[in-house]
Amino acid sequence: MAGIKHSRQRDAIIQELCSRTDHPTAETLYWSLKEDFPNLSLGTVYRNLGLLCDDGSIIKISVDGADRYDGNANPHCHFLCRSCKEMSDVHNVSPFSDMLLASVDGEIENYSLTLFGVCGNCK
Amino acid sequence: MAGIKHSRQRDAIIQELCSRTDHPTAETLYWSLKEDFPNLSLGTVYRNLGLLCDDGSIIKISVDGADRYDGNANPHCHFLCRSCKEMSDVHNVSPFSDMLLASVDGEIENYSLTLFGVCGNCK
DNA sequence: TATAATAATGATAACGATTATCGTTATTAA
DNA sequence: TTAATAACGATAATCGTTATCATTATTATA
Repeated sequence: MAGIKHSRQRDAIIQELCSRTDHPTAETLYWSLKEDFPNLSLGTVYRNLGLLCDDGSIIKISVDGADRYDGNANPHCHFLCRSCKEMSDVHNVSPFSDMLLASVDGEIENYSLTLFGVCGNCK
Repeated sequence: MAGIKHSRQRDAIIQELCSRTDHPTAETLYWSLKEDFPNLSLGTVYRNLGLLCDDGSIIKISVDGADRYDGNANPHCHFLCRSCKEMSDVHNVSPFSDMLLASVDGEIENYSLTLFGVCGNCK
């Protein structure tokens, strides 16, 4: 088995990301992991998040400002509250109307869907 | 009438952006406008695109890499071909399923929806 | 039409997020 | 246990974007 090795840091990054639902940035993750890994480097966090995105086991969400990451790689939608800035998941839903699917010339392999608004808590 | 003045550069930026459908980055726009405005500054392009986004007359699309801009501010979806990298519009369509709309706790004010795949030309 | 006020410009420095480099360390297979 | 090398931490470099500031262009008014 060649090419890839285990590392305590990578395992911790995966575990931390998958244990939370707030779609953290690389830096948020970095500070959380600092407790257990005092000499963790931010570059290590970015490097591993990149690798994990490449092999499809996590997702990068490009938004205004710093990118967020999601440990749930199954296709799903996000809702970003403009009041509390929380990004939550919208699970178990077929997101698209038949109308949309019919109007696309090409095969949809993936998507990025973020809804903006005010969440139930803030309203 | 206070606060805002016209400028030849701003008018040209709007016109150039609205005349194309390829969702250019600030830099792409900058090089296109260089022909007519040899001493145009990239900062001027960014400054004006920011102002236009703020007043809602254009849209910024956050994607991997540099942000893209869209002169069509009406809510609509985008399709990004992973082969030719062209970003096209998906017009005149109610994008979301009833299921999705029902499952969101909060009011949807806006959205960003990009579909990824291979377009009809490339397939 | 000239003038005064000031918004917008161009040039460039500064910034924040991310990636690359490189010498050292940890993991793995033999 | 050792040898090979992937991954690390520290940090420099890069990229996209924003801020600064002296100069220029636009606008309202005299």
